[in-house]
Amino acid sequence: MPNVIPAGADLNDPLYYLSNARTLINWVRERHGDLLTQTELYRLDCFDSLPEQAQALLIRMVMRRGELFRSDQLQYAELSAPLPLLRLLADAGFVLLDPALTVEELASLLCKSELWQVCHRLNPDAPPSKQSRKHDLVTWITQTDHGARTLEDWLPDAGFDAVSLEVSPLMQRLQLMFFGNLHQDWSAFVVTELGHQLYEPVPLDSASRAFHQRSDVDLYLALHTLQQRLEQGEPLNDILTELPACGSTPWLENRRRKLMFALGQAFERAGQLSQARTLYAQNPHREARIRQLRLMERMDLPEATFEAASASLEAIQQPEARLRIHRIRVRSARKAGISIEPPRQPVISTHRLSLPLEANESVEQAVIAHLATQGIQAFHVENRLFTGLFALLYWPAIFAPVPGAFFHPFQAGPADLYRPEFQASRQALIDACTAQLETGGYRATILARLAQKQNIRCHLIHWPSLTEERVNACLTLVPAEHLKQVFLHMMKDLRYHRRGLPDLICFDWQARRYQLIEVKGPGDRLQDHQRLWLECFQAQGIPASVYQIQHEQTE
DNA sequence: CCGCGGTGGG
DNA sequence: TTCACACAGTCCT
DNA sequence: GACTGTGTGTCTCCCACCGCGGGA
Ligand SMILES: [Mn+2]
Ligand SMILES: [Mn+2]
Repeated sequence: MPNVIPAGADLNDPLYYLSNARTLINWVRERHGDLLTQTELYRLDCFDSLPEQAQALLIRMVMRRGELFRSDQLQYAELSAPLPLLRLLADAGFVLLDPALTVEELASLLCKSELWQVCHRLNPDAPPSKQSRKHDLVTWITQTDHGARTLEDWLPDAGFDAVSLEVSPLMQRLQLMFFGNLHQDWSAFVVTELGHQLYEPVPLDSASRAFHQRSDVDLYLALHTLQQRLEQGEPLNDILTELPACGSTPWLENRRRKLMFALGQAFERAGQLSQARTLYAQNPHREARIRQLRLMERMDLPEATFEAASASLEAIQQPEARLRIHRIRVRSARKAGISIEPPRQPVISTHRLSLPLEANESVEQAVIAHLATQGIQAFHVENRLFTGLFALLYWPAIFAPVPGAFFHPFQAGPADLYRPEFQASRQALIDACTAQLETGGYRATILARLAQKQNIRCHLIHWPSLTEERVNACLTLVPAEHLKQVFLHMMKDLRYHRRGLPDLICFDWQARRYQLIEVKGPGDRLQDHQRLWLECFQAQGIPASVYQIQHEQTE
């Protein structure tokens, strides 16, 4: 399997960013060429045939925030004057010179004093105060004259030109096809080249790619725009009518369901409960099932809610969701006068403790200080220690070149890390790592990887929390059998079981024992996933308990 | 005048 | 800028 | 007791710079 990881451009090259952009574009053309239209391929060819300096300026704009720029802020030491380059780009249709601007767009381009000049031109006799806030100037202009005009119209003597980028959709599509997401961007190249981010090298063959059908890319992009429109507060019914149909792969369909769920919640907040219910009803996503039951509980007869909750319990395996549905079932049964078997709820071992709580110090720190007086070493680690140890032990499985899991050089984990098939796709590797907990090899493995893999990005590792001291302490005082039980439980559902681990891990070096403590201050209570972990610990004989802290009565 | 949040850049 | 956690306010029994 | 919404840190690099807005 040829390793075709592209080298980031040499940063001594003044056009290093253009070189990186070409790497990305060519990568997508080679692997995803069949997912691009003839028009898109033609535009990329046009880009190639532009003079190098014009290409570079375009990439500078693509990498910057927004789609509107002023020519005086496009001056780069490594490039010639922007205007002639911009004209080349405009001739090729990549940018638009002097575009029509809304008032908001105008304001994003101008600084406050320039914006005041615009006001002054509109009404020289009664301009607003120069002390007005920028946003007030915007509203002032809107009230006086709202209409999109070009910068030439708004402020002819501005002293610079406005330019808009006309290739964002294509560039966003390329970015998505390369990274498989839209939160990583071009800066990944330079940040990696600088050594600020490290990534595990995973062999990629030329068939590795994030998408396999153009319609999948389209769906991802459509969902993303709808998501943004939802966040911006657009009318919910507009978004509802544009919801795309079912996705072709489970992970895309899951993204669609998450958006449907978010839209349903927005309807709920807006008081449009029937719209919300319709959305939830079509949505098999766990969260949606629960919200639907909650709405039924509020709106329907308790008998109906009881039946629906009972049916959901048959279908849903995820323990946290089951816990919430179970409570709904119990409540509606009581309301409907249905008698059901009382739930078995294990009692969680709880200790009450009075401590002097300082205002500027967390309650967890107070407990750590208290334990220190008893010669016990405690760390506030929450999820970060066990998930980190898990990742160190199972590293070869996590970063195994499973087909489809890795498709670009900047991944902090496989694409399917939180998907149900993760375990099955790597079973042999996982078993080999687990076996080390039985043969005893795990200690050396984990310590070696802690050193070897230091600072390599991994979704399950928070490096600052994973100090050698803590790892050593864990490997010394936590029995292998306990680690195994914890890891097997995490493996069942990495997405949900990486949350809810107790606040503190405590090491008693005299007694050579350890324990886990979930700290609860006054007015804080166990969350469902925290309770589930504590139940798991108790069932496995792992020492874990809740410390309920009260303010110490002074005198 | 200065703190800040946002942005650009390697 | 998401995500996990804590915390505060509300309703209900 | 349970549900809900909100606040907080944040550890997706890290430094320099700029404009805004407010109060030293
Ligand atoms: Mn905590
Ligand atoms: Mn806690």
